[in-house]
Amino acid sequence: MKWDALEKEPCSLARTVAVIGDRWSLLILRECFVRVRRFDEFQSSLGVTRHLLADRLKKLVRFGVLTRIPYQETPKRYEYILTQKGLDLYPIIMSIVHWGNIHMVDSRGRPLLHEHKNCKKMFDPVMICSECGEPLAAKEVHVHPGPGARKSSRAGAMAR
Amino acid sequence: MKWDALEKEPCSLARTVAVIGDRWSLLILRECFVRVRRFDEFQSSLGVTRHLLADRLKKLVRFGVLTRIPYQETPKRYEYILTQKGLDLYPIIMSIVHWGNIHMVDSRGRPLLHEHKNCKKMFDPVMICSECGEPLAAKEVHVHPGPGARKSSRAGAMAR
DNA sequence: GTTGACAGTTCTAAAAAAGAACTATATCGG
DNA sequence: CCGATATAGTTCTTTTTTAGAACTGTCAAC
Repeated sequence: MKWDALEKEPCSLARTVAVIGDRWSLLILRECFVRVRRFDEFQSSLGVTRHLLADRLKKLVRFGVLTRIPYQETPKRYEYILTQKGLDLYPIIMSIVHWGNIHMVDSRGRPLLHEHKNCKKMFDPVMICSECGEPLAAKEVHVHPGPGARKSSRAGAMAR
Repeated sequence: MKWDALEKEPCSLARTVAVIGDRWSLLILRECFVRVRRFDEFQSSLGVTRHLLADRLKKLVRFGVLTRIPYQETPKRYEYILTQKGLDLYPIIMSIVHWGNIHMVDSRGRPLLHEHKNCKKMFDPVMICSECGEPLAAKEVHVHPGPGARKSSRAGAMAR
């Protein structure tokens, strides 16, 4: 299957995976959230090849996750900044980090701690139901086809 | 950079990306959460090549996200079931789906709706601070090096 | 006028994925 | 017994992607 085909799937997960579902895109976004903005900064902090970096940045701009704005004339230089759409990826990034904190740390402990500026405490992210406020678990959720579902298809299933 | 190197990074995001940071792993996990368990089921619902499917399932088992358990003898047949470690990926999956619901739907609307069995309502996932219960935004979070941080390195940065 | 920063592009080799066919074990129906 | 079907893979060849390194062009500073 091609990446383009993923975008067309009637599945919000598949469509999102088409945008961020590769190694470098996620790592690039991590850098964006710690305020890395320039080509060479990304390159040196990630060690990604310049070719791929240029490619991924273009992709993220194309999808509206980043914008490329000039920060100086002569010579023209650009920065890559998260758009609102990009900032909205934060829960994804945080839930990925949190899972790693729980399941992938070595004996030394977490590489990073997160402080919530509002309450001044170190926290973990918790996912709750928008309606009743209770924490969510996979087994407490039931899925239904929505208006954008493919006809005559099991919920979530792809073609074939 | 090799995938193995990612696992070793002092970064919970990188380590998690080493496990789930490719297209097919995320799609396979989506299927797991709608109770797909068998090789041919995965294959026909995803359209992934059999080779890659075998490879990704092995990887997910190796990382302890899935277990491979026999459901019949003669001939031996196996199912792939989410472990607790795998079930804990749910917030990641849900936040990915939610972002797609907000930013990647077409005019027809969402492919899937989620009902919370506890409160019987259709919901969206919301990420909150474990300490104060307020919804989280990227700009309200400050990061600090934790005990597992690399020395003399900007928080979150990789080598080089 | 040489060096260095920045933001890329171009090239070749190596690795990964796609796509299709093949293998192995066993059941079922006649 | 014979052929068809089911399940869970493996093997093969071709195509696509990625890695790794070098190169380009513009400008500023020394």
